[in-house]
This record gives sequence, structure tokens and C-alpha cells, in this order.
Amino acid sequence: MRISTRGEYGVRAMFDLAVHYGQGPIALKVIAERQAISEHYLEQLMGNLRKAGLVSSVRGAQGGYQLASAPEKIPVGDIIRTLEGPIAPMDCVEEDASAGCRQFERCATRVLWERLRDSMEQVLDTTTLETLIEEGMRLRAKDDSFMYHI
Amino acid sequence: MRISTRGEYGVRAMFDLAVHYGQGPIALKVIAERQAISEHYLEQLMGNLRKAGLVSSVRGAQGGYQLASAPEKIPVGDIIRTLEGPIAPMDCVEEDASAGCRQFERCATRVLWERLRDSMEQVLDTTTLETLIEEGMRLRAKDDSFMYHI
DNA sequence: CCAATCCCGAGTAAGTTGCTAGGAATTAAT
DNA sequence: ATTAATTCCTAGCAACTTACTCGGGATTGG
Repeated sequence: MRISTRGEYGVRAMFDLAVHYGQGPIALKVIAERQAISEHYLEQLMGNLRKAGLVSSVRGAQGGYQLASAPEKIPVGDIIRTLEGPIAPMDCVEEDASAGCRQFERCATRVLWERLRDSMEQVLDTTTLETLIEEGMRLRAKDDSFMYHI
Repeated sequence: MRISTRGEYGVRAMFDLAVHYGQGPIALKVIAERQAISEHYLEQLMGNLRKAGLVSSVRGAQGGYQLASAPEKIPVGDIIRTLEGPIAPMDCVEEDASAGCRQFERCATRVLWERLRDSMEQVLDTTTLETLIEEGMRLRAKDDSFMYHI
């Protein structure tokens, strides 16, 4: 039941872009350094996020990445779905649901996995990048050594 | 963010034992057949569940496994923790928390993972095997072809 | 032009998953 | 006492996933 580094790094990188939202494109190299993530690896993740329409990129010198929309418009769930696949503890309760389980509506444990999925989605879809920034500020207020990276 | 077959099979097997609670030990072979799970593989899972004190076993002919306590005393969370490890979307928010993240209290995204963990635990710890049986009965009422296995 | 930067596909070592194989120990039934 | 049924234990393994690295091509500001 772990999120892999794809989701973790993705959220961290997007949070970084959110903190610097409106300041023009930010080079991959900068994000990777600030967040202590392998540059080449992050590149792949950013490629996926771009294809999913969550970030836009500017090529060439002085280029980089920026959020495709404002931080309050980007739920963490969108990032996770892009990099980790559907949010579901089990294949049989994916949203499109087509996959597999022949017992379908009649399975007793299925109800459990549906509830688990719903509670996970509730958290991830109601938390936006803006939410994370606000909460980061609150942490910062309590502790001045607060850091945005890691 | 998937639960592996360990957790899935474990819950199914425990549900099976719950349905037959109070009827004496049930042979692994029977559970495995009813739930369509590889016998040898399930054996390993049952070994873990026994060591964790969730089931008791009777060796020798006519032996088998039974729940160590009543279905309403066994939350699904206990089964999952035994077979899948701590319920936490990220290492840094495991309950004992010792592991790793040096930024600890100051990390903005950490709050997110904590909330996700809490919502997952809430579902898994408030759902017991008895809950699953009750919900199974409700499904059965609607659809007479309801099956306990799978 | 050229340096910075994004874009893309291939390769890969280490770890995880979902089993299988084989046999030792225990016990009820005969 | 023997046998058959059953749990217990360890080892092995093929396929898959993860978390990268490598090498180069395409694009663009200065």
C-alpha cells in the first residue's frame, strides 16, 4: 500500500512549481536540485505530467516547466493518477470497473475495497497544491527552519 | 497504490473462516478450493496470520484453521497489517515513524500523506469480519446468486 | 553559431510478487 | 502400529516492477 517515488517526486516537483507559480518557466535542473531528485528520472515524470496537461513546457535555452493552471485548480489526485495509475486498492474497483472480477456486484469484500478507494480519493481530490502551500505556511510559522524542498 | 494478493487472499480466507466461525477447524485445502487460491501460497499467508495471533491451527488429520477470536473482534486492518506491513502510503508516515525523513515535522507534503494514511486506517480499522458478513447478507438478499467465495 | 534546455527511447540492476517443490512433524482414525 | 490427512518450514524461481542511467536528437535565446 505504498505510493512509489513516481507519485512522491511528482507531488514534490509540482509543489515546487506551485510555490514559484507565475514566475515563468523553471528548468528541470533547478527543480531536481531543489528537491534532490535524479534529473533524468524527474524528466520522465515531467513528460507524463505534460502529456496529461498538468504542466506546460518551454523548450530551448531559458526554457523549463510551469503549472498549466493555478495551484488551487490542481488536486493532488490528478498528479497521482497520472504517475501511479487509477486510485484503487484493487483492480476490481477501478473507476471504469471493466477489469476482471466476474462476481462483480455480488462480492462481499468488494464493498470494503470500494469504501477504501472512496476514502483515498476523497483526501487526494480535495487537497490541491494551494492547500499544501497554505499548510506549509502554517508549519513555517511554527518553525522558522521550515524548508520547501524534501 | 494497490493491495497485493497477499492482502486480498488473506481477507478472503479470513472472511471464509468468519462465515464458518464456531464450526471447528477448517482444512487449508477446503479454504483454498472455496476461494480459488493456490494451496501452498495460502499456507504461507496462514502461517503469518497464525504467528500474528489472528488464527489458531490444529495439526494432524481433521486439523485446520479457525479464527482466534470472534469475527466482530477482528478488523480488516489487522489482517492487512500482518500481510502487507504498516498501513501507510509512504515510509515517512508509518506509525512508529522512526524511518528516515530528516525534515520530519517541517515537510509540507508530509501532512498530505498523514491525512491519507489516517483515512485509510479509519476504513480498515472500523471494518471487521462481522461487518463484511453483514454486508454480504445484504447483497445476498438483493441477489440470490450471491456467493461467499471470490 | 552555441549553449542551455526539453524530448525520447533503450537498457539495467535490484527488489518484489506470486507462486512451486519437497519434505518433516503431528495427529485422528483404523 | 500403521496410514492418511494435515500443518509446518525452507528454499527456489520466473516474471514483473522500480528507480534509475545513458546517449542522443530537437528547439530556442543570446
